Amino acid sequence: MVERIVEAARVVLVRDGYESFTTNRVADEAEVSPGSLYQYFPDKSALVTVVMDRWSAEISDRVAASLAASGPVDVQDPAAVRGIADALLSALEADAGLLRIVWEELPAVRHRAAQHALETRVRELLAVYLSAAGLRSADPAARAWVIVMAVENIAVRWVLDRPAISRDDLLDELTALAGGFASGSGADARSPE
Amino acid sequence: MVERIVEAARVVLVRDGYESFTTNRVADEAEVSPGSLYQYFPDKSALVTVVMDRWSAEISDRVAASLAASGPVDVQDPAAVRGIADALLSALEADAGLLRIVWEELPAVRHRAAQHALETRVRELLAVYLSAAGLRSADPAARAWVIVMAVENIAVRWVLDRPAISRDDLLDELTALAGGFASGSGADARSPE
Amino acid sequence: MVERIVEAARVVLVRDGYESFTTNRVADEAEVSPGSLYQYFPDKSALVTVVMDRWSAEISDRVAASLAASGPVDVQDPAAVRGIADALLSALEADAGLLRIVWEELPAVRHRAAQHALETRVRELLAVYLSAAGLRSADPAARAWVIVMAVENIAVRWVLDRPAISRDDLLDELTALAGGFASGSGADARSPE
Amino acid sequence: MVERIVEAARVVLVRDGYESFTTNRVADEAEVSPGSLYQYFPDKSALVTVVMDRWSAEISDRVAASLAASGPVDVQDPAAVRGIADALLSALEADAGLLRIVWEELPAVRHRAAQHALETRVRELLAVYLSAAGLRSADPAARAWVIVMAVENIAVRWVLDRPAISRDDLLDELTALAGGFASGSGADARSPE
DNA sequence: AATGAATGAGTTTTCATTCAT
DNA sequence: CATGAATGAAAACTCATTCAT
Repeated sequence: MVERIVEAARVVLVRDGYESFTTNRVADEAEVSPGSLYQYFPDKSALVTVVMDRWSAEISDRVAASLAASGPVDVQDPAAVRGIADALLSALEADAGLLRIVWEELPAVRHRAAQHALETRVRELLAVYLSAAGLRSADPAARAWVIVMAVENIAVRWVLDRPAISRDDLLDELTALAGGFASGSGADARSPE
Repeated sequence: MVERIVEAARVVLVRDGYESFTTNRVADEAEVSPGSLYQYFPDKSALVTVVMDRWSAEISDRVAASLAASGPVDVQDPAAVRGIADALLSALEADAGLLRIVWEELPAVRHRAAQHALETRVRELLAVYLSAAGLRSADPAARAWVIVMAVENIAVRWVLDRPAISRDDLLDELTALAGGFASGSGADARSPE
Repeated sequence: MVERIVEAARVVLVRDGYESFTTNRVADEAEVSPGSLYQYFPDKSALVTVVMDRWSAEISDRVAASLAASGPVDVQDPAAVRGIADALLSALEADAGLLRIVWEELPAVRHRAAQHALETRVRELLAVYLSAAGLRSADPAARAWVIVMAVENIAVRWVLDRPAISRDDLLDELTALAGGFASGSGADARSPE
Repeated sequence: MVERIVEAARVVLVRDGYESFTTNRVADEAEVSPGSLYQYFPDKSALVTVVMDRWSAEISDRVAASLAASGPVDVQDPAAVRGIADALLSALEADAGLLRIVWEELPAVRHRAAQHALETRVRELLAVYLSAAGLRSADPAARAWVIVMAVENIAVRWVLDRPAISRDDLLDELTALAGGFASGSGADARSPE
């Protein structure tokens, strides 16, 4: 039943948009009475939260799965970062419909928590790479934060806006950004080594 | 009159948040009747759009002004990028209240156009630097897009979330990211030169 | 418009009872949209309050009018109290339908204020009589309070429950109660005269 | 089981008020399923009725017990009426919480029957005294009805509203009212003495 | 008997929008 | 142009009651 409702919620969200995401419509879609919905969720926003949490977890899992599937990561290899970015891109593309609603229609407040969770997980993944790559940044945490924020927006917007950049080129750019940047040393990254 | 309404709209937005941003409340704040409001704006969303457009223009202008004030930019100098980032940060900080509402409460659809305009202007600013810096990227447009997306999210989130990174350090990181990256050469940025 | 709504509210209250007193039904009866109702009353309970206040005022006025019509009151005359009681009874009978709803269906909280106002006015009327009658009670205020509470319930219940007591007999009893009582002297009322 | 439910109903009524008195909450409090509740009570109002009946009986009993405890009543003695009033006051004070809910939140319809039963019993008690006191009223039944209505409201409102009248003074007034009144001369009260 | 998940009609309230003045 | 009273569709949420297990 919870399953049915959450699935219906997701369908309504993607199909009709957040403006039309009403408790009655979700109930309709789930072929359930509005009252039943309130037996499992305290209010409408709880429903959104659950959908968001699941989606965020799915993305995390997909990223993790992708990485696992591509074998052990040699963190010395620049390709490692490419792998992470690739996995993230694929994960976002898997449900671009929901991504669009979340990013463009949902007030950020509604998915803040899920987004934070995702960012944290990606930051952790990145941290492994960064530390192993022997980066010399004065503040590794700051650097990780910066990279994650950068990659997040770039990946999302690429999927949603489809700028005239091929997937491969984008991955090249992302690798350059995170990689070149990471192996550099803060503000002096551009000086000869 | 339009002036009065738009100003009232902005006040209501910042003071009461988007949830409480109702046409009636805006009319009240503007000391105008709700009917009058519809003589100048086709509907509620048009109001939001105008507020967003103005704000976006303000930020553009502030960035431009900052740059102009700091004298001619030597695009060969890494400090140039720092200047742009600094100006952007200041512009965003100038009305952090509105920034928060826009970013966290407004469904993105509502400020999409304004955001695009801003991104474009910043991209143009950046393009000057990038080309002059003699970057060897296969696709300068792609690179500019990537950098702008990265900087946008980083700057906004830094202002809103106030992570434990000093302004100076953030600027260092941004400079490293855009600069080191820009002077590199795409996917090969990390190979010995 | 306010008039129309209040009148409709009263009609619905009397005709359908408090259980069926819904904002939509009142709007229907007033041939007005539910929204209009909320332009003049903050919420449903405000509507009830206004109906109650008006009704309470009507009763006060009717009592006052009755007394005025019957000429100057000789407070020395026991008949004076009979006049007050008579007037009160008539006033209550004038809209027995509403009285029934108020007393039997409305939770007291809803008409507490109106009831208090009425009690106070009657108490004031009574006070004139009591003091002039040269009562020797230790605590005139207490006595007035007691009499008003007594008369209130007796009058209301007589109108609503129609016990087998004629109007005249009831007035006799009430006069005896307030009059005999009043002219006595508290706990010593039963002592030989 | 019935016991458990009725007790729970009473608890919920006193603790949460009538607005929050829902069948589900009663079931919760009784640690019973809502379905079970409907095996013993046809509907919600039946539940209220039973609680009211019990409470009314309790008050009757308490009054009777008080009187019994204070020894045989000398009906010629004015103190007799004082005793009845005192007993009633104590009985009402014993569960002032419930009294408040019943009087102020419950629509009277809900406890009409119980109230009638109580009134009848008190009227009977009073009748003994009145007849023995050799009252000369034309209609003893009418007089008893009047006194009971008077005392009922006075006692209840004194307990609930706590006017600035001491318990002793109140009893004095009540005694004067019922006693003086009773020993007076009813229908002849208006004729010169 | 006991359960408790499911119901769904119905409630109060909001607010973007209109249109006669 | 300006007004602002009026609108009314629709939203979130409740709760007495049922009935298959």
